[in-house]
Amino acid sequence: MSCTGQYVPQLRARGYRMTPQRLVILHVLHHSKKHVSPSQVYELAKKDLPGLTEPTVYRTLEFLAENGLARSSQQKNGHIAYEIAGHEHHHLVCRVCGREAEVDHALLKSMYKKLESESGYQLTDSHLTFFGLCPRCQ
Amino acid sequence: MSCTGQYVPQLRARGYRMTPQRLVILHVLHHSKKHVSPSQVYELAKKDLPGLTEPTVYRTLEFLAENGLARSSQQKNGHIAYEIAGHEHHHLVCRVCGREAEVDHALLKSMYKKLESESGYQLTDSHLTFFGLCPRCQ
DNA sequence: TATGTTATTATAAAAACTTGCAATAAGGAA
DNA sequence: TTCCTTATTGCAAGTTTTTATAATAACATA
Ligand SMILES: [Mn+2]
Ligand SMILES: [Mn+2]
Ligand SMILES: [Zn+2]
Ligand SMILES: [Zn+2]
Repeated sequence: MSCTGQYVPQLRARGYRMTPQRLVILHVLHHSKKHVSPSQVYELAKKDLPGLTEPTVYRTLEFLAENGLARSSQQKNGHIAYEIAGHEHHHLVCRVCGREAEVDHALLKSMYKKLESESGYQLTDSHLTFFGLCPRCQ
Repeated sequence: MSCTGQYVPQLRARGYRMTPQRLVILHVLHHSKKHVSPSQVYELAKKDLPGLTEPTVYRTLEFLAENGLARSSQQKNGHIAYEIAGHEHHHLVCRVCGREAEVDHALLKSMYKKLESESGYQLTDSHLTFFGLCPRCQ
């Protein structure tokens, strides 16, 4: 699990600690191709760390998202799923069949700027989910 | 509760029925100034319809959102809250203090168009939540 | 290496949310 | 009005998510 070593200094710099629980959860996120639900993370991470508990998974995922190591997103069923933080992007999800498409943040950048200057808010989050109808379901 | 009579034909037209449960929940949404959680809706609606149950509230809120009478939105805690469908708008929420600001959909309209033409998706939902830092918390 | 501080965890319990199914009742037709 | 179809609800049970708290362990310091 050397792939997760890179995250240690990111936490230390903020005064947080690295733990086996966080390492194993980061490992799961790091190797997941798509968004994973807390229960999926729990099932996968438990294999490497049998003592792991569900409350820890929920707390850790939220913690990682708050600190920029993970990203959360709303699924079609309303539940939250997570992924490791990588390039900035957004998602399109079909309300009918669930088909997903990814959108690069570049496409929304000017709108974000406009939104920031209009509102005075500084937008930290760049991981939206847009719901609609995919080409096949229209 | 005459304020909710307007919704009857909208449901009938789609082959659905109006019920006391739906009326009372619509009534709660109609008079709520801001987004309300399912449990808040349950507590308020129960006063007017004591037999009302929680599963009905959850199912009804989802049903109303699917049929355009209500809108759902993601809260800072990740939970879903609802409001009566009105003018198209989006929300800005401060990650630190929770302060909210509303954004008219007009500001995003051109970006939505671009997104639709780029992706082929037809965007049905116009009720996003942007997270960031409010002017005071930056 | 040994110690102290305190961030983090497991545990247990509660609260929130979902599901399957039988009973009910909305509303169209006679 | 009465009957019929079936959308909708309540009930009971299950699952998921949250919360409080005491025990644990990361890691800074000596
Ligand atoms: Mn993503
Ligand atoms: Mn809103
Ligand atoms: Zn589709
Ligand atoms: Zn703020």
